[in-house]
Amino acid sequence: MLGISKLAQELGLSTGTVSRALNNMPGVHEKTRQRVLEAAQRLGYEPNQAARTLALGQTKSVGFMIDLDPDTASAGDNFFMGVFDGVQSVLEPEGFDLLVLPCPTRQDRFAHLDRMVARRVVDGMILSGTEKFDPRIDLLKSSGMPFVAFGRTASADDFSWVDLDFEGVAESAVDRLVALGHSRIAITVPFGDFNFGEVFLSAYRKALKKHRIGFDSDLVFQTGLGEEDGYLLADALVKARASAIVLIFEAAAIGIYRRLDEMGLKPGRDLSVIGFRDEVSVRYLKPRLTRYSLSVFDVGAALGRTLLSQISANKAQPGPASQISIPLTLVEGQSDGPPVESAPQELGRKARIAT
Amino acid sequence: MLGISKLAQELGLSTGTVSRALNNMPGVHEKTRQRVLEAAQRLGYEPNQAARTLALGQTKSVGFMIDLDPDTASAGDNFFMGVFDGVQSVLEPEGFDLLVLPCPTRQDRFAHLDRMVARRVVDGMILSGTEKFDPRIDLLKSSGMPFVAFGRTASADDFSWVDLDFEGVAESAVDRLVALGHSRIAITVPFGDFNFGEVFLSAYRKALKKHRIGFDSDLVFQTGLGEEDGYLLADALVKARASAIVLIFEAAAIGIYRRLDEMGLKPGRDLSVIGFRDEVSVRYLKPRLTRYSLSVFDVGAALGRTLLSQISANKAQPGPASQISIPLTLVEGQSDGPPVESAPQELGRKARIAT
DNA sequence: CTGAAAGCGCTTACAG
DNA sequence: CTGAAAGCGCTTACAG
Repeated sequence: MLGISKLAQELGLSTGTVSRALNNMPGVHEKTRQRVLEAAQRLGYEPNQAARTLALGQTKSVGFMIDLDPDTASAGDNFFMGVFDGVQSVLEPEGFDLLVLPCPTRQDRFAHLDRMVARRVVDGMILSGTEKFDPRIDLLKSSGMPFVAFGRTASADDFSWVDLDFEGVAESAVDRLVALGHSRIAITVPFGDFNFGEVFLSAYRKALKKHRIGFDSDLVFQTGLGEEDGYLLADALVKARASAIVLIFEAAAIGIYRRLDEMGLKPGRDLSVIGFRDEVSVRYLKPRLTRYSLSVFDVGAALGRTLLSQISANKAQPGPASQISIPLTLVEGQSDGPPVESAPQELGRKARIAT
Repeated sequence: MLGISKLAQELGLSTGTVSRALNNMPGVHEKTRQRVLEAAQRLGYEPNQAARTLALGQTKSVGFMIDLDPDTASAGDNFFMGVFDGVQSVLEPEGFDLLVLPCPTRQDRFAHLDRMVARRVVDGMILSGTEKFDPRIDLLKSSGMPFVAFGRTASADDFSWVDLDFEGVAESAVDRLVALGHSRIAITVPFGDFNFGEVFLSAYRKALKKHRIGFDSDLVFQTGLGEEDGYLLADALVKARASAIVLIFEAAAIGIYRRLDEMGLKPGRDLSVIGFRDEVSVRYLKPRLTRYSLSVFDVGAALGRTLLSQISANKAQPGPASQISIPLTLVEGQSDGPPVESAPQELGRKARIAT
């Protein structure tokens, strides 16, 4: 409402001086600065963003693109809320605002991003839900807009990203299960072409190889992030005579527990289950789920810091790519143990005949 | 990158004509318009948002403020993702963008909003997590910025809102439980001063009164939206000799089920449980949870429509307030049934002594 | 230390 | 139908 010219007029000063005072520029008499600050405060003056952006050439805000598509893996639960919080924590001190840009459908991701980039509504972009082949990365690279991706992609390498250490989790889980005596270790991967699905799977294969266990594609299952996926998965696991399962989405554990219970089987005894994130919804399962903990806040903070340094780097030359893998730490539960020889296999055979 | 002047130069036209052609203004030769459109497309021209906003006086985007504070009721699960989707569905055809503005901590809500409003980064605002006394409503009202609140407040009435029909759910649940023979009907309300907590509680009291059942404050419990809240709640319910519970956050049902199971009790037999939303996480509970279904997409669409009409209304005079209560429909499960006389009471006494 | 003025990239009366 | 010019509300060299 109240513009800088009105404010200047009120003070009997030029807009230039007022602007300099407000922005803590040098070369303003301290007394004048105080008068200006006081008046601005009293009159509730706030600079118009659009005018400021136009003059400065920067918006002082960054975008965070998320997918709304419910059946994709990237959305869901409170995960992103925690990440946003972390991003904000580093943005705010620098005077940057965070604008979350939800993209309605998976199909429009590229076009939506393209539009946002071209219109310059933000100074930098955080991408999420990266896919194995992700043209958005190339779009961003050629646009010259600073960005950081939450997740890697196989289609490019020289860009900044922050990602979870999926390899570490896969290897740790397999190591642990092998040490317990398992060899029929199943794994879940997400639907879609998310890059982390590929990463998780290949780390799993590599770990198996390390232990000289053959890879069996019948032990790889695609799941979504709902509990119901686990419920259905339990039957498939029994059928496939798996003695252990490593989950990419921990919520499935709830469904697995429920279905096992119905079958008269027990997690940790008849089937070893290792979850992924230490999310609140799986924290109260009994027996306690073996899983990995992670600070989503830290993920957000890493994203924010990386983007900010990208933005402040020489505009002509994008800064060196920063690539951060966030480690997860094991939280031991009782959902994994030595394999039983008989029970699951027999049930498995029965189930097989039944189908 | 590419400005309108460059584009105009390229075409041998003035920026005015190019602008008119691009914005489908009348008074441009069709042939010229085609030439302009073609060139813009070919050269990848997109108007600079800041300049456009400054000239037009509108941003063509709306904000949706959400709280990130994890222990508040408003955040959480996929609820908001669905709402955003609904909002976008009505915004997009009108050329508006949705900017989600996450507010780091509960304390800063007012200041954050104040700043966003004063800087005019959006043309309209959607508020969420309204509290019983909510100064943000007054701020928005006096600012003149069009807005709609997702949730009512007790501190103001003449403004537009969209809210869930909490009254309807409370009454329906109590009616149902009374019909089954219950009289010790407990209820949960959210932590904090959310307006819907108050609304839910008073509708519950009103329903009890209708059935001539006395109100017992020992049967009112505050919970968060985690399952663990339900787990702890189960003990409290037994102790309070409640024979039924009406939940404001359905996830608690999962914890209740688990804890009841540990106590050798059964939902629907020893304790009747009625959940709130038909959320995916409770959809697979056994016995099936009695709950209420709701389209979050529709909620978002209602919010978007309301805000858009507020924005397009005469700027001098804010349009008439539109107040929409979204009904929920009962999904019958087997988690509620006639009360048992003995079992829970006895256990309750024992527990009481034990404490 | 302060002011007058140009400029950021658009849109839109106003002429022609 | 098209162009020249003013204006949106800021910031920032450039004078003084």
